[in-house]
Amino acid sequence: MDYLQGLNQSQKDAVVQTEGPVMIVAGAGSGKTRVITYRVAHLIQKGVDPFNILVLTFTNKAAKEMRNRITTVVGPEAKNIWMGTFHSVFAKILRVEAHKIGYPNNFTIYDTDDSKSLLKSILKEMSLDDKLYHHNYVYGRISMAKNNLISVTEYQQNEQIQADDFASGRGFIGKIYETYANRCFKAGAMDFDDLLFKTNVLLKEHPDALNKYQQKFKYLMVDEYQDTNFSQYLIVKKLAAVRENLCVVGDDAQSIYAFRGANIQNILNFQKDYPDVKVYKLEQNYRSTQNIVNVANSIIANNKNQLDKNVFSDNEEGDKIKITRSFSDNEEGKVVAESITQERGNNNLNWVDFAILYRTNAQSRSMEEALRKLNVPYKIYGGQSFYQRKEIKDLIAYFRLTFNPSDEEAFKRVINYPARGIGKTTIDKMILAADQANKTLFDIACEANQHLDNRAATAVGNFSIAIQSFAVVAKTSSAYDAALNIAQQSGLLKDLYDDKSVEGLSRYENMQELLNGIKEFSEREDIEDRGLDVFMQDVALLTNDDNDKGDNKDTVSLMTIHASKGLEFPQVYIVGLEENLFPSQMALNSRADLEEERRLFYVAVTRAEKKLHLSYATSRFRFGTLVNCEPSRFLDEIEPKYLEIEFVKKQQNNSQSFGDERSQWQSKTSKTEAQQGDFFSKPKVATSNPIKTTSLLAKAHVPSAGFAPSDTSKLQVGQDVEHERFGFGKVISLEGNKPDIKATIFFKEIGQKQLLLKFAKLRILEN
DNA sequence: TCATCGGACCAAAAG
DNA sequence: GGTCCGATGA
Repeated sequence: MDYLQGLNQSQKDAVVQTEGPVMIVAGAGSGKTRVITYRVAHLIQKGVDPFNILVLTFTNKAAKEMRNRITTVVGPEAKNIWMGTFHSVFAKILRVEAHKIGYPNNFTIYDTDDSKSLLKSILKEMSLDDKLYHHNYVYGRISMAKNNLISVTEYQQNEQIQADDFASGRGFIGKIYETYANRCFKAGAMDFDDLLFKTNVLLKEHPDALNKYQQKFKYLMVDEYQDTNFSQYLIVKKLAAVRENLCVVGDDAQSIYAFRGANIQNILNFQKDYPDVKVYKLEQNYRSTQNIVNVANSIIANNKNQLDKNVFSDNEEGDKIKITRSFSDNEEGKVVAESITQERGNNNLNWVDFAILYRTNAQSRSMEEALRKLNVPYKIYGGQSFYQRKEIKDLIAYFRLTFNPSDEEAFKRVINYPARGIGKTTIDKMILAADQANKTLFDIACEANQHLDNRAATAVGNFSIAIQSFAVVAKTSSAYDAALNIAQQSGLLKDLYDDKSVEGLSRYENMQELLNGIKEFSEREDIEDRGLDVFMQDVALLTNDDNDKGDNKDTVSLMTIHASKGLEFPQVYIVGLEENLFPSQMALNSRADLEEERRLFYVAVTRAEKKLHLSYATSRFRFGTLVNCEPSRFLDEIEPKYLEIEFVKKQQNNSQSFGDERSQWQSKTSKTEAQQGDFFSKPKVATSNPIKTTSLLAKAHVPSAGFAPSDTSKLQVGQDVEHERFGFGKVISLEGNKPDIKATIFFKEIGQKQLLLKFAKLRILEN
């Protein structure tokens, strides 16, 4: 029991309280992972069979890390613990039980792309307006329904839902949901939400199955409980119903997945669900300096709906927080890269001690470019996974079709790739025929000459024969041989090989890498089933770090804040702290959304151990055009005493902002009325207006409040004007004839410019 | 049927 | 700056 030594009292209490419902409210950096690790270890040392322990996490990364840490405490027994993401654990269970709810056990898992592509075809078939019924919107609607366990029938019969859909002019969503669900079922496919939804169906309709898993999982632990949605909540509740040996760990302040259906009430209400729950609060932060913890607290204090807790740090006070301003996203990248280089040298750190966190994946590019220029090694986490690359998905689609010929999305993906003369018309015909005969596309392909004319029928027939032959070969070959056979016979490998472009080469290498991975898999001796079908069936659930060879390179980490949850770094740079980016533009409509953004900021801040750097730019490229940016309101919320230099959310005095190419500290000036506006007031139009200019200097001007272009037909030489972007200036000369009058204006900030009056938006200043 | 090109629309987060 | 979709010509 010596592992209990290093724990504080509440950590220790939480570890040894193994029976009954337990809630651990774990503040950021309070040793949560240690507690879970030791709690599992403790269970095992008490004699609980690892097979009877279920630990659910949200990310593959967290599961992997937890298992490693438990292994170091309890040894190889750890691999028998049921531990993984909700999705992977219940996919595993459904692989055993799916037949009970009418699915084949080798069902396909549709990833988001598959789901959206299916929705697109359905919308097209139903001839619905794809603007009004945008696939993303429809997908979100269906996903939300499933996460709240609303079946197709319930969806169609629920008056509130129907009223909402009709009110938004989208009365057909119930019908789309129905068609979508039928098509998935027919294809033997489950989407991500189905993995949880169908698990609920299984546990509800099959008491034998429920009983089996209740007996099996004698002890349950759920990490990041604040991120569970209703569907996950109910699975957990049911599985734990007999013994109630349920331990949930979470931090309401770090709930950042409401957008995915997470319901923060699940953790807030846990005490109501289990009145005899034992609650442990972990409030001491061991990770960060006092300054960082205090900043985090001052941020989260702006939120209303919270569990009461007091996170504190006994560590050193630490450096104050730096806020850096740059002129553009590229400049921001440069400043951050240079700062990292400098900090590393000054403090004798490694690259791996630094992380750059951002709100959106798109921000990684400017950071990457800057780091590359300075030869700083870096690694991007998240983003597009290896398994989401087109060439990889193509080959896997062939695998999918080989083992599950009903898989509609896989079929459509590869029926004419590589090109074999099967066009859109033919495919549309087949979809129609399949629909009428209630058959799968593959069925139709097998009887092609009944539905298609000669040329198309031959091509389609050959395709179906090829797929069937893949299945025959796969039955008697190793995973690798089967995969290689498919890659070669489908023509995929040759198609990529023939493409000699740089991208083509890399695609070919990726495919080789996948084949190598399959080779390794087929030679593993620790698993019994090493067929290709096993290899590919849960690939949709894998993310980048599953493909990681675990090389512990010394690199700077780049990732979204969401991906950073649970991680820590000595020095953290949070970049892009601008209105409409962070908080995101989409989060400005409701208090709930804004509070989630704030929690996200809280998560970001609490990743830092020693030093925290915040950064924003006054302009950045978005959608290929330059946009002016205002500093984030979150910066305003930090108590000034924790900052190196007080931050004042006031546009800089223009004349002093151009002197230095480098970023500089904000000078202290008083707020104007316009900037002190209502908390929820819309951002000024000018900040979100794309500016189509490449002039780096032109972007700093913020138009006066209420800027409106004047009628310039009577413009005179010598008049003072204001331009939306170029700022204030004086008309030097006018030339040309109406309507092509050209004005030469001398702008204070950027010098002389020629403008065509019919285009220029000028405000004439009254003298 | 296929390849190319240009325009529209777009990028919030992840299993 | 990137992707997807439809139009166009071969």
